[in-house]
Amino acid sequence: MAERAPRTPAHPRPVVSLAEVEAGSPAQRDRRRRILEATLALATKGGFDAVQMRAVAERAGVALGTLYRYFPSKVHLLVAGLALELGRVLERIERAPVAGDTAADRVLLVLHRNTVALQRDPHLTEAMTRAFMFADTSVAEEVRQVSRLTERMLTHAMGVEEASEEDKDIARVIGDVWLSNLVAWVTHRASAEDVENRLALTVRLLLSARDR
Amino acid sequence: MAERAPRTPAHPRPVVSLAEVEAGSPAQRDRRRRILEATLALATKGGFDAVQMRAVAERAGVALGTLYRYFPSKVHLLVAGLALELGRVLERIERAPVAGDTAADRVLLVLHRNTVALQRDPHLTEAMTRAFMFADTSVAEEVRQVSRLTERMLTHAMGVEEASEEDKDIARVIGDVWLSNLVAWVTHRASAEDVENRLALTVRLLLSARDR
DNA sequence: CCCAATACTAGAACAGGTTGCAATTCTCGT
DNA sequence: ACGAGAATTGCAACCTGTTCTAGTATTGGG
Repeated sequence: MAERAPRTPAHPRPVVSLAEVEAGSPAQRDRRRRILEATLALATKGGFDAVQMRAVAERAGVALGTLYRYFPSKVHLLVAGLALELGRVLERIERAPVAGDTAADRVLLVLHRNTVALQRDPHLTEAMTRAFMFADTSVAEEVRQVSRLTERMLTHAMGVEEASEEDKDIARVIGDVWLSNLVAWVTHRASAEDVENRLALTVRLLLSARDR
Repeated sequence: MAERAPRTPAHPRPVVSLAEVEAGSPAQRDRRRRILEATLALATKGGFDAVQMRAVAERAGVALGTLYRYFPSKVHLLVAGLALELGRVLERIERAPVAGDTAADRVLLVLHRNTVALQRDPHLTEAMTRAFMFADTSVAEEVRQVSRLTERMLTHAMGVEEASEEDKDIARVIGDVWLSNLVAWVTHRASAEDVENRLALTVRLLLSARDR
């Protein structure tokens, strides 16, 4: 990719800050929705490379400059898409307790379901994981949000009422391993089975103590 | 308690295959060396963005087309640089047993030393970790080499004579967590202290069982 | 030593992310 | 309803990774 040397920020701050997705006029919310929709559609069809800024803008029916006003870079755009999707998933998961007798079982169940879902849309998964991993400091806030969502998903699966610091740490470690394995799967360095096995091992080692 | 001391192999294997180092005429080997040298110098000075293909070519004294003949993309180039550096580190580490009474102690020591070294060259670290994470399937072979080097480094630190599959799995999990935390540090989402703490937790949870 | 194959060079050209800008359209407070 | 300021548009331009070409230098097998 051709990333230009950093200079003075070109466009004013994005209209919609991460904290208040609901902000802006209805027209603006709709533009934002169309942009993310276009992004996810293109990513699903052809992965990271297919998410071309001109193509996203055209498909969303906005000018290129407007796209950049809403999302200051391609990586911001994709990570925002990831956060959106992850938020939907989390909402569904938190609606009910996870089945399973032990924390390890429940975490593995949640990981398994998500992994299977991600593997069903390999291009989308590739686009989002690569953007997430490539994100630099300017995307830190969005990346942090994704991390928080993942952490919540895993602590919820662990089934702790109020997550202690150590609970959160363990969730983070599991999340790190999950992500690394997704990357390995996306780049064909690990099979779906490898991913499941490694997650199972990690969870067993990290969580088995709490169930006895 | 204190388990068997880790042992240095009598004749350490070279970290890169001879075929690779030995390939080509002396002039070609020298060009390759100059290219990687230029890459690391630019990365050290300005990170991922400063490693510009035209700049690397000029600094190495080769034409742009030649640079692409040696390394088919910027990511290949940087990951090759990473493998080179990691190979040097591994060579030094494997020369002697690692100090420490338990596998956990030794692994933490090795991780600590490397983490400190990486944090001394933040731009270089940023360039290499981002390239590594952004690598797509065409770089799989180089990425795999880096993974193997990391795995060897960690199993060596664990001090096992002959790494079992589970040993390797554990090493891989630790490597994954290490990498994730480096990325988090590079992007200012985690402090140096955070990284050390999380690695300590991970190693404790994954390795404490083997030391009792 | 000679020649064909291969490698190298300089530079143009192309692709896609990002920025700049002038003109137009919206929005909103009064 | 009105006018100022903000948002949007349509394009052109710019930057850097990557590819291509035509010409020149090296090299290795005979």
